Amino acid sequence: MKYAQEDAVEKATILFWKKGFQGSGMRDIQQALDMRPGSIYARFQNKEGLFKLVVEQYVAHSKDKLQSVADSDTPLLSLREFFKTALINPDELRYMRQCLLVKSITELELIGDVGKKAVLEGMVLLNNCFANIIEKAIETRELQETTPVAFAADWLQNQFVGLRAFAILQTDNSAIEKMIEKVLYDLTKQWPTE
Amino acid sequence: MKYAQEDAVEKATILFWKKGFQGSGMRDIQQALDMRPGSIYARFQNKEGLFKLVVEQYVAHSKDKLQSVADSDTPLLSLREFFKTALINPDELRYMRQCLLVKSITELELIGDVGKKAVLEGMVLLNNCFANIIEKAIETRELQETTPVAFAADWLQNQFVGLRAFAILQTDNSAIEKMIEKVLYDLTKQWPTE
DNA sequence: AATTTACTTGAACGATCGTTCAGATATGTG
DNA sequence: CACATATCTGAACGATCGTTCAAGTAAATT
Repeated sequence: MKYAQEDAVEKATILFWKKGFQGSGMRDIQQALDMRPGSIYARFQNKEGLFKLVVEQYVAHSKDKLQSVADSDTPLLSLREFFKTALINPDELRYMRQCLLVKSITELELIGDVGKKAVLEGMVLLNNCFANIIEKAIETRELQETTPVAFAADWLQNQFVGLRAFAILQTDNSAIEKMIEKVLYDLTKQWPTE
Repeated sequence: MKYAQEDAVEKATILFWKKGFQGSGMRDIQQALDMRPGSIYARFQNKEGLFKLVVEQYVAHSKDKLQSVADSDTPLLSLREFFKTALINPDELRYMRQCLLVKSITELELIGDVGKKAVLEGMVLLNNCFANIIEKAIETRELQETTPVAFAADWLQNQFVGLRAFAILQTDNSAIEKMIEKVLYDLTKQWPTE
């Protein structure tokens, strides 16, 4: 039963990821989850309640992945691999290149307060994960000690957002790889002084 | 009459920019343009036809602005100002921080082929504008001669996308300014070798 | 002034939207 | 086996969606 719930949320994630909140109709959801409307509403309250769970699971999952990057012996090398697997994937999984959170931000005004809150809190949480990675990379001397942690975390999250928008339009994987290299390059070099 | 058309498209732009293609209902559009459904359909064919004109006008407008950056004596300084005015604006114009094209990309699958084409062609066209700016900045010696033009254009467009997603969440303008400085810094410095 | 042409109007269409709820079915308990 | 409880079902609701079109109004032409 608890498994069925997580499984349902996972299926809903694919749908919302592909079509967005507004673009995913209840009938799409019913089909994707193989559940009838009554069951969905009994379990998830409403469409937004389901969306909230989707976002939370997505964030938790992303957090785990970023955490294991931070826990690596060479966080910066792991970060490169993380970028690659997130941004380069077969065509039928292309929708995953877009970040679900960023996609949701573009339709934030159309989502209710509950979903909105989940999205924004998710962004903050993942920002912390990026900060952890940078701190860890300073410890391992992969990054300079002078790297401004909080700012670099914002910057890194930013780069990820830009990269994902870039990757979704790209057919050429090597262009994406080059872009990843530039990000890591700029991360390791000197930062502008205030 | 021709003026009225451009004026109508401009009003539609604000709506689509705020609410997206899917999120803007025909009744919202009717209200924004102060036109009845029949007139709208007579003039623009359908919702997607209007959207296409909106995108084309948006791209043309953006192109002009980027062109005048390239035509400046100091393109890189102008670019900084361009970023600032695009990303920092009063709260009631916050919706403008998001790029209309990028916002449209996130709902590309829900827009018809006509609108889709306009969006993708717009991205390519603006990419060329970024390339022009970089070429011009090399001429003025603001950028190193070794700067890889096409790649830097992709990268710059990317940065712009990331910055806009960042700016829309940000309340602190100085954080945005710092991020702009980092972009310009990374642009002028050495690029990673292949 | 009469007639043609160009444009606007707004009620109405069928489709789809998110949501509800009375009844059917399955599961747990004594 | 009888009964209580939890879960699921699917027809149906009112609202809203994009769109159409016969009728009305304004402008241009003769």
